[in-house]
Amino acid sequence: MAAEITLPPSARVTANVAAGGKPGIALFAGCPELLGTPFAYAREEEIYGEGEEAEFVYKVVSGAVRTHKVLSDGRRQITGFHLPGDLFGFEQGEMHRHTAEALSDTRVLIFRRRGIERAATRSAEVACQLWAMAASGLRYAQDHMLLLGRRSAVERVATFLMEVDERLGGTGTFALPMTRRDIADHLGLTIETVSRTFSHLEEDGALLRAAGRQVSLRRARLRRFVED
Amino acid sequence: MAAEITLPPSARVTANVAAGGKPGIALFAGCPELLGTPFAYAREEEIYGEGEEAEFVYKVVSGAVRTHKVLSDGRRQITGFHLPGDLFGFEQGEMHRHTAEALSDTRVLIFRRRGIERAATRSAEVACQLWAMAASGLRYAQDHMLLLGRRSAVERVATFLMEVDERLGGTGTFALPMTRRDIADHLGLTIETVSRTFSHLEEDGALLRAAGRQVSLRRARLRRFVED
DNA sequence: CGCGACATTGAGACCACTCAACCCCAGTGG
DNA sequence: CCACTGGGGTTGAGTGGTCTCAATGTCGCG
Repeated sequence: MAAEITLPPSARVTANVAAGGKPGIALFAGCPELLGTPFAYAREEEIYGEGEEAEFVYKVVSGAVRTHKVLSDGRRQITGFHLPGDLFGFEQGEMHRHTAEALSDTRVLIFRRRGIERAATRSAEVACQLWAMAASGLRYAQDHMLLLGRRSAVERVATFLMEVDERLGGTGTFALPMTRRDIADHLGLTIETVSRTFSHLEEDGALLRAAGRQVSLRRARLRRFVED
Repeated sequence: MAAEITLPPSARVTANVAAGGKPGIALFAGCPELLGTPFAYAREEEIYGEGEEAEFVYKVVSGAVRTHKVLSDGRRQITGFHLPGDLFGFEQGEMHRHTAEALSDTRVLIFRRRGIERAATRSAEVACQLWAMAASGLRYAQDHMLLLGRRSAVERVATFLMEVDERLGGTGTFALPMTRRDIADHLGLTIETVSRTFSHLEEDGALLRAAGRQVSLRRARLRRFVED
């Protein structure tokens, strides 16, 4: 579709979903009435912006997404990274409260928020699923508040690495899907501090760095930097 | 009841609620099956602790409550202050993920979590209310992440004062219900920095301090410290 | 009056930030 | 083939905002 290239992303989505392009994947297991439309975004492409109408909800199929808030002078806080299987973009209220962008080429499933909300008012089971999702987001945000408010740079980076490892399969070896700037803006640090902290952790034998954001964690050593 | 003085708080609650002491106030308007039992806590009394079984949910009637997380070395992050009308202590899962304490003598209504959850599985309306509550908590937590990760000390304190003012009625004049330590542990600062920042804001004519944590905000001036 | 909890203020230290240089690599064009 | 460019990452030197430590002030209460 040539139109997809010239239209802004949200218009492309609207057109595509309205055309009924290949829907068929359910939002929740055992909930066949909520079907998603496959869609794709390029690296660094905006998926939706803060303040826009929250028409759709997204589920990551492959790739990765970040959601963030910005202050008027450009300071940025990344509120979350979304990996395959994760849902994002769900708001209560008509507007998105943050911006979402693809970290790399990313495939998603798109759902109409209206449809989900309508289903929730009719089905207690759907509503409970939504509640569970919001609650788990809340848990994450509160843990992150402790990290941002009270942990040192090493603790933040070490905690972050262990979290990403776990979400990526827990093998201890993986490629970070985001840049240093993204990490810094998630952890409330600067790129330079993140970079220095990586070096420090490597000197201490807590990790190994290889080409292209590849890292291998020595988890036993890393854990020593994470008070809890 | 003499027993209330010697038993630990949670045991007192269990005994009292089991005895059916004066239930009768509903959790949500138009939801008569979820009734709450009135209960009271003294200043600085623990309401529940991190890791305890989440048996009850609480609604503040008067007074104020803080919920927090702690690291093993004592660093503390207050995740929220709960004022009259606010609900707190609601978890998904069997355990409380933070500790709750009364800031001052506080009256609450207590609800059984099981009862609410059972109602949610049966009523989409109840489940949607729970979803809405979790979503609003999430919104707050994400705004606070931006504050903790990216704002300066003055911005944090100014933002906090405007928020408390609003929640306390928006008159611009009120008594802070919490100590400097509580404020510091909510804003990711130290008591000294909070105190100095109050002084700085007063010098700049953004507020007036009076006896006993009383403050009057000059909101127009305060706002200048809050980038957004 | 004296005590303890809370709050303020000062002096100096330190962690993370700012500014700047440099490296590496991939892409592009001559 | 090489030169050039730009984005991402690392490293160094110096600054500064917040923290630490310590002294002092204030207020409520026994």
